[in-house]
Amino acid sequence: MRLSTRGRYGLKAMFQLALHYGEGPIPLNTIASEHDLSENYLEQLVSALRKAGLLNSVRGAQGGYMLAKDPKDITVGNILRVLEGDIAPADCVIDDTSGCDKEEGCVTKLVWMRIRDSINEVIDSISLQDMVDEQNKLLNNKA
Amino acid sequence: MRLSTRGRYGLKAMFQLALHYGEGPIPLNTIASEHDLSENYLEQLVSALRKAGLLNSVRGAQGGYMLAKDPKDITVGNILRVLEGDIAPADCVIDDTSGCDKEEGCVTKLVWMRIRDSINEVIDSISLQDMVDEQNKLLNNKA
DNA sequence: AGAATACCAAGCGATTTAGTTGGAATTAAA
DNA sequence: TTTAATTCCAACTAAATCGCTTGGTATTCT
Repeated sequence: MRLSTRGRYGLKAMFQLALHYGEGPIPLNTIASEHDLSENYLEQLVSALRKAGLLNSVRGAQGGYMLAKDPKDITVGNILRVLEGDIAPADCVIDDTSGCDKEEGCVTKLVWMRIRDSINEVIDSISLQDMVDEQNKLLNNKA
Repeated sequence: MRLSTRGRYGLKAMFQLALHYGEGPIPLNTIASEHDLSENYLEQLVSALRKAGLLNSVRGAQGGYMLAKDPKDITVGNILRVLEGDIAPADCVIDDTSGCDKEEGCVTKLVWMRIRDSINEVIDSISLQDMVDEQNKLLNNKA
């Protein structure tokens, strides 16, 4: 039940971009070296996030990436779904079109649904802005 | 973020044993064929559950498996942890001894913790007895 | 004795993961 | 106008994990 590195690296990258929201494009190598990640690998993740409309890019020297929307309008759920697909503990509860045969009266399915819903509730309720605020709170407590 | 077949098959098997709690040992092939699973594979899962103290076994002809405790005293969490290990979206939040370097003030870690906690809350709150009750409710509604 | 079971350990093909490689296109700066 | 910095893209690959299978031994009821 672990997330893959796609979701984990991706959220870190998006969070860092949120910290610098409004400061113009930030190049990938900055983000990659800061978190000690492969720049080429990160590129794949960022590419998906751009195609999903969560990031904008500026090509060429002095280019880079920036959030496509305000951090308060991007949730952890938005990011994870782009990188990991729908979050669900079993295929039969991904959406309403999926499901197995016996279906009706499958009690284990109810369990998977409850797990799914509780995860989604958490990831959809946390925005990048929430994370930035949390970060500032942590820094203030230290100072 | 899917559970593996270990967790999914294992819960199904345990649920079936809960439906027949108190009726003596049930052989593996019964469970396997009922759910269309490989008996040999299921054997591995059941073996782990037995070693973890959730199942008892009776060897020899007319033998089989049965729950080691009352269904109300076995939770979905008990079962999934035996078969899948600790449930957490990232390694750094498995327990208190794990974690990365930067650690202090890692906001993404807080996100993983909230996901972890919400999953655990669900799986620890559902017992096999709850599932049996749910099953009966479904059957009554149909009748 | 024979059949029905649990128990055990090793192997194994397919799939997924976590990247790497090698480039082409674009743009700012020198 | 060249050069360096960057995004963009597609294909490849080593390693790990998953989902079993195989082949046996031990035990117990009939």
